[in-house]
Amino acid sequence: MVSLKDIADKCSVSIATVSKALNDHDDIGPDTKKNIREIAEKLGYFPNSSARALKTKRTNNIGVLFVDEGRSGLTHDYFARVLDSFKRVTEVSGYDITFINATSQKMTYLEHAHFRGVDGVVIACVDFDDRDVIDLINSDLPVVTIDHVFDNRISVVSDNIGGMHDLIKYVHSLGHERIGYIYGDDTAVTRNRVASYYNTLKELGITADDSLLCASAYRNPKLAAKYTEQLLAQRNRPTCILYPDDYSAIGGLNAIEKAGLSVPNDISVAGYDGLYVSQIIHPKLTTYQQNSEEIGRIAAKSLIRLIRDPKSTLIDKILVPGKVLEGASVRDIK
Amino acid sequence: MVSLKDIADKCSVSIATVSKALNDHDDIGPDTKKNIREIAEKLGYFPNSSARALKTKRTNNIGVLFVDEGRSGLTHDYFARVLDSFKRVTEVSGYDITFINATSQKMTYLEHAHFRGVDGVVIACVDFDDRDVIDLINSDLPVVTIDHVFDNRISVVSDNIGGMHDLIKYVHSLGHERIGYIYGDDTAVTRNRVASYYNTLKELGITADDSLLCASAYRNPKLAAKYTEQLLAQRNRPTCILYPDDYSAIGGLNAIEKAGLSVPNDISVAGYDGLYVSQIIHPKLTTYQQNSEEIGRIAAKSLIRLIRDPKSTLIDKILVPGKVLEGASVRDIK
DNA sequence: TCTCCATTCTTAAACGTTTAAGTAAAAAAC
DNA sequence: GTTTTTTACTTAAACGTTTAAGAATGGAGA
Repeated sequence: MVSLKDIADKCSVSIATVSKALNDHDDIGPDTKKNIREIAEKLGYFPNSSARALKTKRTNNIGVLFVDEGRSGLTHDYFARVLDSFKRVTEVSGYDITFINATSQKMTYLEHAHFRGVDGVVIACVDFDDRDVIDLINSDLPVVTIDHVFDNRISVVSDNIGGMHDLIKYVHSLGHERIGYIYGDDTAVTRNRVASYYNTLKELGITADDSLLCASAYRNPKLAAKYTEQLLAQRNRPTCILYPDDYSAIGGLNAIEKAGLSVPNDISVAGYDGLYVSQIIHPKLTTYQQNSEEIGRIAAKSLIRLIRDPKSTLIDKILVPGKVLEGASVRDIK
Repeated sequence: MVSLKDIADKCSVSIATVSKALNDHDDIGPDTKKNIREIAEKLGYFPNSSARALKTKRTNNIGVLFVDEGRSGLTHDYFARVLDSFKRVTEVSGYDITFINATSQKMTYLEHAHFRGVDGVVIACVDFDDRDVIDLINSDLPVVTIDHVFDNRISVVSDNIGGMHDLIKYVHSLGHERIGYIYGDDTAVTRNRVASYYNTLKELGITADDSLLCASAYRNPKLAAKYTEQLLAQRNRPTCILYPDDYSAIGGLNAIEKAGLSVPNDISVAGYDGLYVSQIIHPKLTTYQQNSEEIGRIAAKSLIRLIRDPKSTLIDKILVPGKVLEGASVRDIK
């Protein structure tokens, strides 16, 4: 590997001069600068990030902690989409990402982050009560959290309250009043959505009927199907069922079909997430699409700004709205 | 951050002694060792990976280059699954992963890999003819390629030839002889699959009818639907259509339904990939499931062995078979 | 008693950078 | 023409580690 020394030798200048020339310091003459840069280019020089990190204490690496309910990691659609857009933004700014994990060498998350010397961390997590997660959040590192709010930390959250609100209002606008809701695992996200369900119904002047709610799980079509059957079996069954995610909604679709009913003719269905697949199946799913790209993008930009300019970056709580995708799974029954 | 120096001061020994004690060298007395380790633990010491990397030339970082047809990155189901299992294996061995990308600071892939000093690289790529990719593959770095074979490099490949073979034989065993095939973008993978299509038909004594083949694209249900319509419009239409992936198959399902036909009663359909979603939709898709977990796992283990013990690691081409998932989308027409 | 060796530690250099501080020469100021 | 300032460089230390080589100590062997 070609180092500063090689260039210095070739140009008959000191290593410091080369370093400063390449970093465009202004105490290097224009001719020298030009010459050094040409030679560097010719020799195929690239800095050694470890050496640079050691000296500057900045690695240009961002730690990523993503843990979902099912430990599905990168195969979790929502997280994958958030992370993908996050990564695209950080990359153009010269940051690489490093996954923070606790499995390696029995380090805690924070230890791992320190070990790798990441300049900042983004955290999207199912369990923000985890001691290790809290330690990381309360560390001296720049932190941005996703889908969870902490005091004195920047957070980017998908608007779950607004999402449920919009979705229910949309469904209601098509005449639905008995709206079932099969919801996901007990997390902050879920609690917000359920609360929003109650509040929106109240706002619409509808008395919530608890027999229309079922605690299910995320991304579990089987379970969703089971609860769908239960809802269908009720004497006064809902005209529309909401699901915690699109996969669950597909499970619901299957259960309904199995019961000899048709969506949306006999009963309506709405998902949540707006996954790619929800828009290519038949009937096309009516769902609430979280703006995962925007969430990832904002998280990345906020974190980078926080890293580069901690003083002037204000601690925002950024709410990212999504939008109702009008599919064909909710019928107008007015 | 606590460094070796802090421990050395506290223990009244030299820095070298601390380093050697923690790395379990055998020229340090047992008592000293014990004491140093206790203090290190108490102080919460963790090594600085940059400093270590600078000295040892090993970063315990593995470069990952994943580029798919649509630049979908982490949202590509197959790659995400491969990568996820890859990552799980590398993590327990103490390796983190770094995404190799060319966007950052106009570096080539190889330059980026050198910049970060990765110990090895895994490459899964759509375009193995790309100059930058070739440079990376021919570099001095330990390399494992996925789904593409290179001379003198370890490769792990999904058995596309066997996959198509098994899938077609299965379909044929249910009585299908006119088998349509809508295939993906022109890549090595596709060429293998198409070749296998021809060979398997020949093996079964069926004369291939080129009017049953359409060049489509991967993960493009719209396009797949269009070609499906074309196939359906033929006077002597196929009894079964194969698709390049499950998403495309879903597009096919929709086109067939739109044409007033039913799967599998009027026509059969088979996908490829075995995505989660293919098994929860209705009708459950008959598809060939690539063993992406196994591919990622083997790639990781091979690469780590190659990094740690280059001499004794033999340059394998590992073929990873998948399996036919019998869904309900291919009917027995015997 | 002297030599030799093993054990256990220290010294010091090195990895490739960055950067504060120093210096020499040229330019500007008077 | 001397002093001051500016320009353009160099020196040297530092970041936190690893490791080859050296050194001090004590015990064994003769």
